[in-house]
Amino acid sequence: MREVPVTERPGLRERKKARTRAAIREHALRLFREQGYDATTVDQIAEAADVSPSTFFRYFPTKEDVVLQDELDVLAIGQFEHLPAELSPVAAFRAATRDTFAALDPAELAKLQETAALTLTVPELRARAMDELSRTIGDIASATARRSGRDPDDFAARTVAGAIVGVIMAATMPWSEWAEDQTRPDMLARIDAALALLEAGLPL
Amino acid sequence: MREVPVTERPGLRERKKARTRAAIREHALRLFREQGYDATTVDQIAEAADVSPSTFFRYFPTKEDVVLQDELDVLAIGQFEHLPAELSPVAAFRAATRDTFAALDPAELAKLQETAALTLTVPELRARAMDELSRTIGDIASATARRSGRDPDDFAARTVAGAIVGVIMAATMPWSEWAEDQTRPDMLARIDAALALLEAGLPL
DNA sequence: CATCTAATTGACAGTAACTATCAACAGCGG
DNA sequence: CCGCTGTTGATAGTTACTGTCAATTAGATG
Repeated sequence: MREVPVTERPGLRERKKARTRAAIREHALRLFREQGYDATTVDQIAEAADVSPSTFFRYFPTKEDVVLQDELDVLAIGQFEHLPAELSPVAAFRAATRDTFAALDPAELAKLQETAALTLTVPELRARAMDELSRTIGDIASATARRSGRDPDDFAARTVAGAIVGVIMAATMPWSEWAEDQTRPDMLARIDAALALLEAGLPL
Repeated sequence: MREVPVTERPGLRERKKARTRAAIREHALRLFREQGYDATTVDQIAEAADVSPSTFFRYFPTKEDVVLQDELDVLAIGQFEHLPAELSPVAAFRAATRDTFAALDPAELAKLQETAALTLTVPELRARAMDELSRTIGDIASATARRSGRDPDDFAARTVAGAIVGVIMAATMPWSEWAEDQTRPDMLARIDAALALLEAGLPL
């Protein structure tokens, strides 16, 4: 039987795994930056990180997953749930988003911007990311339902969640003229503006 | 110099191409139904349709594209644009959706349901379909802007479009209990209900 | 009808993302 | 020090997709 003291620091094995994982990810992102996503092969990443190609796939199920490990929505939803129930869902989510962004340190923000740019640019990544939105809708819906004491599968709650995700999509995704500078830090500003419009009942 | 009479019926070449395309698509859908999407290889489809694998890729850029050629949104947006500008965007889109579904003949509806079920079930397809939603948001946004005499890139119009697509996503995508019967014909009913909620200002 | 041209096709060879398997190895507990 | 278990790398496959090239064929022209 293995005793697990609460404060025990992870053993050598765990630390090594974490380092390997970080190394793969960093080399991958560097190569993507230098050569582009498509032009970079998994073998190249593996060699750069000094592991075998098989090991790469042990750490990341697909090449896409090296880029896509965003936990931002999880954080935001966590905030969201703890805001007073008096706030409307949209208002609360807006505040939660702001708080979550504010809590990021510059290093995380920079890495986030890099992966976000990749995600919006490379079709495969964009598709995968969009797909995860359906999971996000479910999470926001549950949280909304919980906040207002409803059934977790409540249709109205799901609809609100869908609208929130939808307006964020619309505000975030590149369109016509500004296809270049999606990485601008005012991404948060656009999200906030979109949520404000939704909160105001989508005036036209 | 080649003269192209307006009313010329497509030559033998064009007809043959159309038939080949249809054959590939039908055999593919049949095989997907019988064996599942992943278990069916492009080679199998090509053999069933009696063409070479290379020809398959000449007609469909990827295996995914055999399933994903939905023009429903285009039709709905067409309807949408011609509805009186007095209707709010959401109300108009709701009506346009109903009209579009009503105009479908049973055969089209059946094929639509089959591809929809596949799309919601197979991760790759779902991801690709979701990605196309960003295009759809843009289209709805332009149409909305045109209806209300605004700039095609108007932010408020984009936000409305995002909300519409978002609530349709929320209403359409499978969640918890009913992961099985997404194909039920009441998909339209759920979409309509979601748009109704959005129209009413997302009451909770 | 004969012929020329351009589109369509199939065969072939190649790349890259995965998957499965298995033997070697390294940390960890006794 | 020893055995157990988790981690690794090598190897060999499968499959989606790409490029090229020669053979065929529809369709226009004389």
